[in-house]
Amino acid sequence: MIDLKILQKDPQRVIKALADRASDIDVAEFLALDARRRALLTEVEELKGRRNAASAEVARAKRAGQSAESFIDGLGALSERIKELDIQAQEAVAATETWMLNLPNLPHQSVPVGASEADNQELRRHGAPRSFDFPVKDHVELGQNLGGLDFERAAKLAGSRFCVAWNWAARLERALISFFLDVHTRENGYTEVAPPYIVNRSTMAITGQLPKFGEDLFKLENREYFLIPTAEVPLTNLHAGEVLEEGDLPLAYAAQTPCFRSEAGSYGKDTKGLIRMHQFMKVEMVRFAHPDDSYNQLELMRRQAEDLLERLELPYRTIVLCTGDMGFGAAKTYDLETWLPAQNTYREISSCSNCEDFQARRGNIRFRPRGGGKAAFAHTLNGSGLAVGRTLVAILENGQRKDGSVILPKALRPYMDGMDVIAGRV
RNA sequence: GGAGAGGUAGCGAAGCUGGCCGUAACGCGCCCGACUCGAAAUCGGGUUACCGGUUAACAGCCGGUACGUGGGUUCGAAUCCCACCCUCUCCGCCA
Repeated sequence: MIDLKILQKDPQRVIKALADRASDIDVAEFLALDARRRALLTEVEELKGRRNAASAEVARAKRAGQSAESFIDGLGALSERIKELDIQAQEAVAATETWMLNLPNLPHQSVPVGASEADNQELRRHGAPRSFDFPVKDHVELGQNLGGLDFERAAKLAGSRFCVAWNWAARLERALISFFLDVHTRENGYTEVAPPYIVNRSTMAITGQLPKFGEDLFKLENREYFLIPTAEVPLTNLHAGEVLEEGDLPLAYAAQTPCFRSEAGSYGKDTKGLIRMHQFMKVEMVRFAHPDDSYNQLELMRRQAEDLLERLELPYRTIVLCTGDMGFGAAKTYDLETWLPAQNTYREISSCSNCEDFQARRGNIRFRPRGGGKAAFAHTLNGSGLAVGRTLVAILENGQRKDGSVILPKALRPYMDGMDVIAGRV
């Protein structure tokens, strides 16, 4: 949610931002809703003021032991009128709130303007894609041949877009999680958190998954419970409704969680393999920062994610998402894409965003300035560090050899009992 | 699932025989000041948020709203009634 005052006083800025995002949301609609809201509030508050004054007279008369009947006369009718107007006013308030909750964040001025991913800007590349002197296999073929990835049985258990990992693959997933979290907690100053994987509606609304993107979520049947699509949701909500101390900022949390996504609307996309799953593991970084510092924190987080790829010896590039390709709550987003030889392209493996105060407003996440004073909204940031399933894909495809075995990155070997090559069932 | 207790400011807590009690007693914390070489202790003062109107103003002033959430009774609700949510304790069940 953006600041209401920006909409009221500088609607052109919002109109521009929405155009940049290629959104069809109509600011004029909001302006009309808001005008109605304010007119109704002015009217009903004037009546309430009169009622409050009259009630004070009643109280005064009763305390003085006098009859209050003359004051009470007619107040019933006034209260009836207030009740009617109040309903209209509350509806008008709710209408503006709903509109605001469906409005995406304003892009930061440094974000390139563009309509689609074609307009994203490449920031840097690291590592040259390997050249292979044999036909490359994709991770599905490699993983199945080596007895690690089992999509058939996963389909039996659950359906498409699930995978059973056996032996070295299950171990490799656990190794990646441990490796990522060890780097984050030992070297990068993150506090490790193990949050719930199920959250309520309010939590989903604060980070922006609801009300607009409910169809992307898995919802439990009996209650207003949702499976998290990313650990960003529980981690960012950790401080909802709280007032932090400025001196404690920035706060940095890391968690490994499964992520659940319905992938509605992605029929036919990435149907093969581990790229797009209903359930996948991810290590997530979340930071709470001072507004003046949040873009430094974004760069820091981006570097931390890049560093993981470098240690895993995976070629990657970093891109800045353009206005039209950014997520709902983000003001600026970097995507890290790792090279996948079988697809002969770079694919997203991490996304690092600064949401500025967009989520903080929804969740009332504030901090008390040093030296006291009014609490202000913190900035929230999130980034993958990294998506585990896709990292496993990259390791298989980039490390493959002609005989179908896979060389493991050195950084991972301590986590695999010293194993350096995946050569078959272990 | 059964029984009980509770949800009030940054935190703790009073108010709960309905009406100067919500810028909300009292305490803690925090801010300013006094004392001090400095600090601690002590003493004095200050410290809710949001919305509407006015406005150049996110200054001031006027008004409204908020005591877990939503309803109800009433001229008037933190206070009385109903429903729901959450937390805690005990019991039951259970990894």
